[in-house]
Amino acid sequence: MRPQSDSNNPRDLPSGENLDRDARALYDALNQLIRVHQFRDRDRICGYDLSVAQCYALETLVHQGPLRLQGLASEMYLDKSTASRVVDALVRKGHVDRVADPVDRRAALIRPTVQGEALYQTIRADLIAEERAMLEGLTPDMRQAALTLIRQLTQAAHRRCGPGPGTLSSVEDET
Amino acid sequence: MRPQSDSNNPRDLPSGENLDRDARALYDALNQLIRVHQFRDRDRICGYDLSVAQCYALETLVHQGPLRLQGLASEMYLDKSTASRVVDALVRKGHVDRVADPVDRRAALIRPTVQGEALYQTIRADLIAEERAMLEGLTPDMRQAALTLIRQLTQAAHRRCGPGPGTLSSVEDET
DNA sequence: CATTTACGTTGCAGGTACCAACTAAGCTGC
DNA sequence: GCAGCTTAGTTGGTACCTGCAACGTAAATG
Repeated sequence: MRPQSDSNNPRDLPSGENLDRDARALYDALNQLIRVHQFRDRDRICGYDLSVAQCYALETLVHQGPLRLQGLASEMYLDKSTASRVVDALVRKGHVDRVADPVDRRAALIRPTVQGEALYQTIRADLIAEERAMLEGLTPDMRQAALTLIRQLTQAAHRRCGPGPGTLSSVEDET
Repeated sequence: MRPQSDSNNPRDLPSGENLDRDARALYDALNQLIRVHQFRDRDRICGYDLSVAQCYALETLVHQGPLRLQGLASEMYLDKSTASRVVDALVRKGHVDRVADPVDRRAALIRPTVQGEALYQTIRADLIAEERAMLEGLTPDMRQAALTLIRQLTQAAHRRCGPGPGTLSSVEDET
C-alpha cells in the first residue's frame, strides 16, 4: 500500500519512505532481542529458585520501595489477583513481607526483606555481568548510543502502550 | 556499593571502568524495553485469538518454512512437548497443519495454512505499524544505528546464552 | 532380527494469567 | 451509628504455558 519510490535514491529520502522498511527491520530485530533475553533471563533466574515474575516483582519492590498490592500490580501490568499470588510466593520464600498500612487497615504494604534485597542484588549482578560481556565488543561511543536508543524506544513504546497505570519511570538513574 | 576506583582519574580510563556502569544502565534499559514490548505484544496478539507462544510459533513457521517439531522447538527455545501442544492449538484453530515427512515416517512437517499465513501477516503488519510510530521521532541515522546495535546485542546474547531446553542437536562444541 | 536411537505424544506438576465472587475495611448519607 | 457503596486484597475457577519423564512408533545400527 505504500509504494517504494525507488525511482529516487533511497538514501536521500526525507525519512518518509525508508520508515516502513526500518520499521519492519526494527520489528524483526527487536523480536529476536526480546526472545533471546527472555529465555536467557528465565533460565538464569530459575537457578536462584525464582520465577521471572517473582524476580520482576522483587525488582520492582526494591526499586520503588514499599508498594501496595494494587501499585505493584499496576507497575507489572498485571491483575491484582496475579500480583497477590506472586507476592504469596515471595512471602513463602521469605523475600518480601506484608506490613499493615498504618493509614488504611485494608491495605498492606509489600516490601522486600533483607534476604530478598540481597537475593535481588545477586541476581542483578549476575545479569549485569551478562550485559557487560555483551558490551565488551562495543566501543564506548556505541555503548552510549545503544543506551540512548534503547531508552528512546522504550519511551516511545511506553507512550503508545497507553494507559500504563503506574507509569514506570525508573529508567533514569546514574548518568 | 560497587567500589569505584576513584583513586584514578575516571575520564582517562580505557573503557574498563565505565563498562560496569554501562552494563548496569543497559540492563535497566533493556529490562524496560523488553517489558513494554512484551505486554504490548501480548495485548495486541490476544486480540487475534492467539497466544504469544502461538504467534511466535506461527511466525517461525512462516519465516523458516515447514519445520519438524524438533526444529520448531529448538527455534523457539522450548521443549518439544511444549512445542507439540502449541502446534496442537494452532492446528485446532486451522493456522497450521501437520503433513507426514516423506523421508521419515516418524516425523511430521508443520507448516502454516493459507489462513495461518494470512493471520500472521495481519498481526505482523499491526505490530510493524507500532514500530513505525515509534521510529517517527528518530532521525534516519539513529534508526540505522538502532538496528545495528540491537542486532549486535542479539548476536552477543545469542552466542552467550546458547540453545534452550529442548535442544539436543545443533550444538556440536568439540571440547 | 535385536538393540539402540530418534521423533513425537501424553501424563504429570507447577507457574502464569484473567475474571468473577468474596471478605474486610473505609467512606458516604441519613 | 448503621445501611449502603466503594476500595483493597484474597480466593475459586478456568485456561494456557512450560518442562520432565514415560511412553509408542519408526528408523538406524549391530
